[in-house]
Amino acid sequence: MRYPPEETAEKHKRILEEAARLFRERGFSRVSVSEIMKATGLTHGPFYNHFASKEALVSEALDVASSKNLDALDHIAAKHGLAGYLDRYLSRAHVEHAGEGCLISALATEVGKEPSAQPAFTKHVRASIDRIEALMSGQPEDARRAEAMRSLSAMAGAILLARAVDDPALGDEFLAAVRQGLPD
Amino acid sequence: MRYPPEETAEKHKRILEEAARLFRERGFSRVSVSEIMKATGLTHGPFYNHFASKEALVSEALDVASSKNLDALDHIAAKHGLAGYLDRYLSRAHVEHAGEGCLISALATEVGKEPSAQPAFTKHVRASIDRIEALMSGQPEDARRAEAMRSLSAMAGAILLARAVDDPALGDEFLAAVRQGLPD
DNA sequence: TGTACATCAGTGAACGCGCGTTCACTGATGTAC
DNA sequence: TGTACATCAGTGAACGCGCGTTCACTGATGTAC
Repeated sequence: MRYPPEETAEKHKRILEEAARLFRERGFSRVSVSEIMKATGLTHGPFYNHFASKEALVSEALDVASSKNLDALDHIAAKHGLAGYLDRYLSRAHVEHAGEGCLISALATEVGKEPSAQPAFTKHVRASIDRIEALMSGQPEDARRAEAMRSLSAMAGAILLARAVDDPALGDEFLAAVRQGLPD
Repeated sequence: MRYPPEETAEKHKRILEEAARLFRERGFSRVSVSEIMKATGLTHGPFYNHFASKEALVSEALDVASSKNLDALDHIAAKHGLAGYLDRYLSRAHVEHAGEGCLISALATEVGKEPSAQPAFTKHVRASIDRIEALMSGQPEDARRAEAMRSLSAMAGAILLARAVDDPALGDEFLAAVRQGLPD
């Protein structure tokens, strides 16, 4: 059945958004093409009218997740500053809602094993460093980039660890310890 | 065919060691039972003479990897101090040889999605915090635990990021930035 | 403007594949007598 | 000490399952005349 072009474009966008959410929630390999299509209200067949392969979707979905992450960073930083962003990043809500959270902490491990996903991921990492670096007004200029990379490593590590341990109190301790080492 | 008990025990141990290596290298879901058995020189059938399920192997293999990690930490710290351990942890060799490296940076993401693996992982995280805390003689005592957790987060995050980006120079920058923020 | 036809995003059955797991069978080792 | 038998870690074919992907078909929309 043929559909109006706007409807097709809308479906394409929804596949990408559901994929960006589900991939962050559970990882590439734990989410099937069928599941993504079901989440957008379709059967699995027409997936290949929209994307060449699951691999191609992964790459495009990373770009979508990256945009959402960076928009959120910009928006929160403008309203609450770097400190406000760090508070939200290092929160239990972020630990428990990976689907809407940071793609670095959610997908870095899997990206390391999927070369086709690395360009989109690397682009996001560079953009994140730049954003955080720009917000570090308290630091001497020549130390900002290293400080931004150090912060990003610690932030992603804390979320990762908080999600992996089976004791929420220990997880919260990681969040608090890392938060304490970053600017107020 | 029946085999002498020592031979069976030896094979059991080798399955665990190959699993601990392969899981760290590629993650639980990317390594099949057949592959682990083949790496120990057997067919996949007898796996179930040794373990109740793949899930059970995952948990035992985490314990084996944990022991190896902690032994290495103790050994290097005794010989070269905390600084020597940090140098080795934040090295390109560690980035490129996940199979013999830190299980936290290799498997934290997957553990977060596999509840049966969380107890063994959490035990390892606690033991790692204790070890690193004990080595932080330069810090005031009441700040050591938080500092150890902060260090562990940044270390795991740096390895994770260095493995995920497609530019080794950027990866090395993460290693150096994090190393620079930790004790010499 | 009305009709005939091409288009193409859907549907849903089917494919080959690798996975975790099971099972009937084998045969050297250990044990009973 | 020698023989008969039980044991059990192997072998390798087979299972059911879910996966990514393909394909013949459908039918409303857009286009040509």
